[in-house]
Amino acid sequence: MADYNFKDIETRWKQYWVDNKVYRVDVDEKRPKFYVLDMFPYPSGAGLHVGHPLGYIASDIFARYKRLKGFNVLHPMGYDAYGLPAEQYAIQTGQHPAITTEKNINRYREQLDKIGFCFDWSREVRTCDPKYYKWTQWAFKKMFEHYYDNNIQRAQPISKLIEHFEVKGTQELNVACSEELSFTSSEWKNKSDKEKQETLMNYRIAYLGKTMVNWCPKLGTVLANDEVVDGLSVRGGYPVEQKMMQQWCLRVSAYAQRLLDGLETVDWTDSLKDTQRNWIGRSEGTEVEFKIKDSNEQFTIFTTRVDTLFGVTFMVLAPESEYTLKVTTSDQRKAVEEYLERTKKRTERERIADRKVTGVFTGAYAVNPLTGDEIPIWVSDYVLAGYGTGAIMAVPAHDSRDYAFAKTFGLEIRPVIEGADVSEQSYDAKEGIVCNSPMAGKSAFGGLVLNGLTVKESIATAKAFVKEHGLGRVKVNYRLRDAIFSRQRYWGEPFPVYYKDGMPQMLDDAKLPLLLPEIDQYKPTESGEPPLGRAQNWTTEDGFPLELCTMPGFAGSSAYYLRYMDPDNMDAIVSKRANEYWKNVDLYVGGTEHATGHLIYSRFWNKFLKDLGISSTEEPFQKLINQGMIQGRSNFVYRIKETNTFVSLGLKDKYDVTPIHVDVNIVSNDILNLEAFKAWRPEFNTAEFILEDGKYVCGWAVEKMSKSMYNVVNPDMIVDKYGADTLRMYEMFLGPIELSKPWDTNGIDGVHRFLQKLWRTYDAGLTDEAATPAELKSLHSAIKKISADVERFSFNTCISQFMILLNELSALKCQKRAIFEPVIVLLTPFAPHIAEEMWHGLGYKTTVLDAKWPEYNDQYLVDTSVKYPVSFNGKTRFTVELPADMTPAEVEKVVMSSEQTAKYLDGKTVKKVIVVPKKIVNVVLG
RNA sequence: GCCCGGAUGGUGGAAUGGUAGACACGAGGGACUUAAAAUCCCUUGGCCAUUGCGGCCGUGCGGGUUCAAGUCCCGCUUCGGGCACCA
Repeated sequence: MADYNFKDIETRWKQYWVDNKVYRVDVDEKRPKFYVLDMFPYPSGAGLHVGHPLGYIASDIFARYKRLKGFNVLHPMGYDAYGLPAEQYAIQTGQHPAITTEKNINRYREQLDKIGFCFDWSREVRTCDPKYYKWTQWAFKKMFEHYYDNNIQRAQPISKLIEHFEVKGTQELNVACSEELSFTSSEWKNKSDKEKQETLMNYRIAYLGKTMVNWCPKLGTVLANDEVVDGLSVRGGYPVEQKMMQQWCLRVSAYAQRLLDGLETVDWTDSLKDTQRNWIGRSEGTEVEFKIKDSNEQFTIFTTRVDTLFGVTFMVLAPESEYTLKVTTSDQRKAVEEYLERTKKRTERERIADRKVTGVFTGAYAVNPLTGDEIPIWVSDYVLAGYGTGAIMAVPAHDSRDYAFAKTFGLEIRPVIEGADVSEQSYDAKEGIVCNSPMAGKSAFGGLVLNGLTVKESIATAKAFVKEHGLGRVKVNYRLRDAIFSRQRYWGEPFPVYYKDGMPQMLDDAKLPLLLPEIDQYKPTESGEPPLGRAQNWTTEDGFPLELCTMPGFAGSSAYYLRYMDPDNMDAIVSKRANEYWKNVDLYVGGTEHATGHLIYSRFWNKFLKDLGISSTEEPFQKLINQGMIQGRSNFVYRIKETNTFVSLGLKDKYDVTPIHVDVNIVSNDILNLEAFKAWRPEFNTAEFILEDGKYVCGWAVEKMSKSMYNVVNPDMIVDKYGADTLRMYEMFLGPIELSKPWDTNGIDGVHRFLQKLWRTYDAGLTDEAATPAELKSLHSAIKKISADVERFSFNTCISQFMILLNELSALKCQKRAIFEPVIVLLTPFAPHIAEEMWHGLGYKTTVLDAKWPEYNDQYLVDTSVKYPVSFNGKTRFTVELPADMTPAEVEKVVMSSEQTAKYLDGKTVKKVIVVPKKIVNVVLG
């Protein structure tokens, strides 16, 4: 009899898996495919902590389960290897980021290998590998060479657009663009080459645009919206300001509707879909033209509340609006110009911090197209240039922002919904009955009357009216903005772009990949150019300068799931055969933090590749599971002030103490290891303790897992102490996969004991005796429960079920192979090493993954009797065991005549008796 | 401010509207042992009763629906996440 020697078992089978290429997969049309993917990690210098593998373990369990169910499972892993930390480190130390990245990757790999994942490492990708980023560059180039046709809702080659211009100019054009242009075919033909290039830039999916960007001076780079939080960079926490810059952009906005529609077809959580819907921000409304009084000018506003047209009491233009200076009267010019100057200086951050209502009257008046009323036009920075038309009609009675503005500047507030009290605040709800539309005694243009309608009806009526009378048009706006795609950094994909006469040109496909050049330092140049400005001969062979920016982090992660299908293909991002077989990811596991970044960009990227016929599915990630975060659980010791004496938790209130973080690795079940503590740091060498019951009890708190809190738990240490199988099962046992929870090693013993107990049972020798009905019932109810729970990703209850099963079997003193052999297969996804060991111990010569997932048989689960809980008015009082096939009437009869029932009747009248077969009996008393 | 998600013993958590607290940790008691570890057995939501039977309360709070509510509905409290001048 041997102990459960997990070290020996685990090393042996890990080697076997490698030697026999057990996790190697290939296209096999004869078998159904299943694609399980983890969000690949950025290999940071800190290595993995115990929280990182949570999602990987879950996906690994599912991948193995699917394989046992007969699927050909693709389960790859790789590295999101470009990124800021390596570059920051390079700036500080001069160490090439490729070297640190490689080092970190090796460390990650070592740690991942210890946990026993079934990754097919032959498919590994690294975003910084030229073999990989060739296809990132290639996709970008394709985006440059395409535009988006709104009529057919897909990308088209730019040559088609040129054809259209040649024949019709911009007539009948319905395509995604930066701004609406208007020219005839002859005007097009008369344009110079450069003018044509500039015009086309307005339509390309990857385009060079002058945009307001989040500029981070400290990082010397531009950041995407999701890389900025509270005006600070997510990486590093440096201030970010607004700056106008020429940048590469991706026309993600063209795909807004498809990104929205696609959410209906994927199996994601509602909250994640909501987050994406909010981010895309579809808003259906109306554009209305307003004429300017005493002028031929007019401008367009966007509103979702056309029903409130009668309540408009002023107009507001964004400071950046081209109309602002156009309409300003000479009297007001100075004030307006001063205001524009002031707002320009205010950074986004200041505007967030200081939300004062500001604005200036332009002196001009607009004419309400319905009432003919003259309404003052103001300028204010609460109107955004980048959304809608950069101009609004203000309805202070029914919009809180307009309300605040009207109150500040003493403008009229005119309610147009019955009963709305606007003395204290606006009434924003889209509910109620419309009034004052038009005002009593007045009439509106075209005889329009909205009075008496509900808001909903009124919106529809007004919309139709505006459209019919040519006052405007129905319009859908999206909050989603184009992605800024340039970074003024070194450690990223170079753009396959060179400049000729100042206009960008794409390199030939044959020149891809364009390799990242070596440079002497990783900082911007003295003249403020990006680091690539330092590269020698950074030009084409003909001497044209290459682009100095590199691509952002999300570039490489946007299509990696496609590349895993065919990672070594030098002729295509993925072959047709591989893509048509693997199609898309069936199960994607990762954190919620990517909800609006990666998960939007890669859906966009995939849709674009679908339009090109490269990707075969509209959505890349069919089902998505968000694993929760593992937080740290910190421990504290309490030092009595101005001493070196530490007092145990229960006694600390008697003293004046300072709590000090103590390394959780020298604490076990909140009991401090005193010797380890003394050795931990020199100043504690002479520490003295006030104990309770001979022990030092530490306090604890849930915090972020970080070095400074001394609460980082490394998976290697757990594997070393308990084995990978225990780590895997314990991480799952902690609770539902999607929940965030603190890492707490208290409890890991329970899981380890389970494996030990199982091992001892197996090791005592299994017999070939036939199983009893009781044993079969235990086994088959476990098969049923575990199969169902794996399917719904409820892994914690699977582990419980294993424990219940083993408890039952040991109570039955079961040592039978007929029972334990299927148990080993069930356990394989969770604890693959021990399962493999026992499987081979039973005489099998190939991996346990070649086994078949057991099916449960209902016939073993049939109960001959049922324990009925008997309740009175809903309160359970006792149970009674009755034959399962007893009819409800018979059950009622038995229960009502029972001695125990009599006790609870106590003279009361029985109103009703409810019998739910095989469930419960409830007696309703009067 | 708006939109999501949660709140169950000392702890992690379980529970298709049908015996709340499965499973595990921790704790207490016992067996084995010279002793310890390991292992095994019992108890373990609270309060009252404890001589036995038992009784009352209990899933953040207040209402409701129902024979029956942790679960469904309405209104709060609170914690977490997302968005935040998006017209």
